[in-house]
Amino acid sequence: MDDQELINIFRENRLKVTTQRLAICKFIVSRADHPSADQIYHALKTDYPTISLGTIYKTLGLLEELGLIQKLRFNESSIRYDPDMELHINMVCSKCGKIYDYKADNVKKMWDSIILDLGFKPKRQRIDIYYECDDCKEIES
Amino acid sequence: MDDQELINIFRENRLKVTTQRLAICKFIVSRADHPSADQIYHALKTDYPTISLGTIYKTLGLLEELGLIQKLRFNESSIRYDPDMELHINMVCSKCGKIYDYKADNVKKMWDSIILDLGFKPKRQRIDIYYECDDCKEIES
DNA sequence: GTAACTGCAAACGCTTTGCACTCCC
DNA sequence: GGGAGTGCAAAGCGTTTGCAGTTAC
Repeated sequence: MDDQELINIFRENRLKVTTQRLAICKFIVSRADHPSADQIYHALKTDYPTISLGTIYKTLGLLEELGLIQKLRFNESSIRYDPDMELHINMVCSKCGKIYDYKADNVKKMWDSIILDLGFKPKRQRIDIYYECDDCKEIES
Repeated sequence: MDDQELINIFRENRLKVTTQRLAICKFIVSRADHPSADQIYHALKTDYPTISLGTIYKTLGLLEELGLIQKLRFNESSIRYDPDMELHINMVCSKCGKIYDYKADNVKKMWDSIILDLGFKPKRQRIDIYYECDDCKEIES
């Protein structure tokens, strides 16, 4: 998603296009590891020294309302923000908390057959797999 | 799970068998709707007027360590406690937050084939489906 | 010009922690 | 009798809220 596309979405929803908003959106959309508000804050502080956590939370809330991202709570205390709204599996390392998305045709096929059995189309779904990532395995050995 | 079974588990792990602990365990194990700590607290206060939230949190933490229950964070602020450790789908009403477990052969079959594709056995998994329950639909109409 | 947005700080809500008292074993 | 467990209250921590000052349009 490029700048112009984001700007259009804002304008369509009568939201003002501010430097902070653009920066936060571009950052979250570009990341596949579902950062927390605090991680976003620290990542942007260098380029935008006056940015505040409050603004980040407000912007993330907005993006969720617009249906561009979803909030995910894992077992850690903070909320993670996921810009992928399509069907996928969240691969979560139970040691370090690292997350990446797993997307495959068979997941889609399996899911369709479950939905068929259920008898209705759910609004949304969430699939997590907890495992130990390679980095954490290495540290152990 | 009956009292004796729970008592045995406690003894095996060198944990003392207290009235509160038994009550909390029996309650959570008997419920399929994944209550929060506060819901457990209010449900038990009538029969055990001196019970405290602190004890409930400590006991739930213990049960998680023993592998008897799992903590689940949904998009609401509080943690829900799920006594079902086997593969199942959490059916979550996105309006009222009500939860029940959906267990079916096809889910197991689907999951096995995804695991096969992944190439390793995950430690744990979580599958949620968000929908609108009948009660909430009725209120709307 | 003005309504929306930002940044700051205070408030909030759930969970965890510390400690003196109590009770199981 | 001694150590683990309970209950209470305080602390902790991520998130939300309120508000005065600022900025997009």
